[in-house]
Amino acid sequence: MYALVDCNNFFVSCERVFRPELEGKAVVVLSNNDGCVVARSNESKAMGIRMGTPFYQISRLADCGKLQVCSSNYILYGDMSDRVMSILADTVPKIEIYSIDEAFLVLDGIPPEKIRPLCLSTVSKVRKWTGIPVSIGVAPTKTLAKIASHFAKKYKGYRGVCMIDDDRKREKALSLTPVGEVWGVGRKIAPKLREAGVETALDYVCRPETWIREHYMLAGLRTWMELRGTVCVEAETETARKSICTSRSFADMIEDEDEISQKVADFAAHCALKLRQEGTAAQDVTTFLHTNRFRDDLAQYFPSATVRLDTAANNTQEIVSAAVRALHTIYREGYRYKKAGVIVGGIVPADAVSPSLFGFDPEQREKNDTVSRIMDKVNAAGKNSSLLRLASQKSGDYTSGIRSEHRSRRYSTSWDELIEIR
DNA sequence: TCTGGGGTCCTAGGACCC
DNA sequence: TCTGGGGTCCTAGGACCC
Repeated sequence: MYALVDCNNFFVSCERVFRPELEGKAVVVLSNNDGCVVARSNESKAMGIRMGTPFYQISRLADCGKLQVCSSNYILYGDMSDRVMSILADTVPKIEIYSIDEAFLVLDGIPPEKIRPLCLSTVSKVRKWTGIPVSIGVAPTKTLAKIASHFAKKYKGYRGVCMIDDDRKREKALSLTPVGEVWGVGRKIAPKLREAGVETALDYVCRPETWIREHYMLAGLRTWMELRGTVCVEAETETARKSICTSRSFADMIEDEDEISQKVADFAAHCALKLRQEGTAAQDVTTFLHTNRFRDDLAQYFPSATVRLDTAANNTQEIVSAAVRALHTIYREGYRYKKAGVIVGGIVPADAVSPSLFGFDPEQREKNDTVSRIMDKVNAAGKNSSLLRLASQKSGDYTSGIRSEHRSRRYSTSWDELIEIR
């Protein structure tokens, strides 16, 4: 059996831990640039505010006091997530962290009669120790555990824990679940399924295997099996990630190549830092640009280009230089750019980098690596954002220049702000 | 006026090889 | 005039997730 532990309205709940006055009120948390809604309290859901709603469409609700608004504070959420996950890791031998607010507990070897009490006590322990409310869904497959967690969240009577542990409960749950809410059925496939007469998850599993295979191939088949109780989405084996992306929308559109280049350098430097932090190096560096897709009165352009390094690297100079080179091949005058980003791929462990046969200069590489190491040391020791950076970077802070007018303080991580609050 | 960011996996189709 | 077949590898793009 699997248990999916899901933090309720996670970002909102994090804000409420430090601002109890938000309890019981309609609250939303906004994406970067205060762009759109990425988390809602039950009260704001009840007001009909949808996930992803652009903030400007509901800002009058905030103006008249009916809605509380928070800019996102990912440092806080990451820290709260770590606290929740470490509690979960102490409850069972194996957990798989699935996202910032979800984890699967692997319940192998736990006697069936002990599962519910264990989950109930986990719900109250996490609440008590972190302030975060969670719901737990238990079932034989991950896809069913997801569905169970929806019920745990929706109906108070479950006290946060819903189990699907026999066929009668499974069929009941599937019959009450719209097919579009199933894990693995997204916004493209769901309308097609409904057209074909498949409204609920139960309708889906009642279709013959051949029909599923014909229309939805492997992914659809996997979902079909999982909903019938056969495990297809196995326990994860720890795999290194394959790419790292740093990108941002700009508060205002940018036309100037030099200005974009400085931003791209910041994004690339952040990717390089992440590589060093996890002890990996990247072979490929991709830079992409976006014009403003919502402005159909403006010319659109969504280019990207990849530079393949001769030898995988993680030092800031080489990653930044490759990203800027890629930018120069795609930049065109006459467009107003709204977003840019850098993706590093072909990731390998840093100690397993194989030097290129041609033109690899170990001395130069060693110099570059040393400079990055020293930059890391200085930046880690420094307070606030007085960062050591390359001249080609803009501010050294890839998050600079974005709107964030409702941000909470760094309650959990910044000593300065704590003192200021006191 | 104002519309997020970071990932993974799968498939189709082209390049290439014998 | 007549011009094969089968396999692998790589990549771009789409769909999905949170």
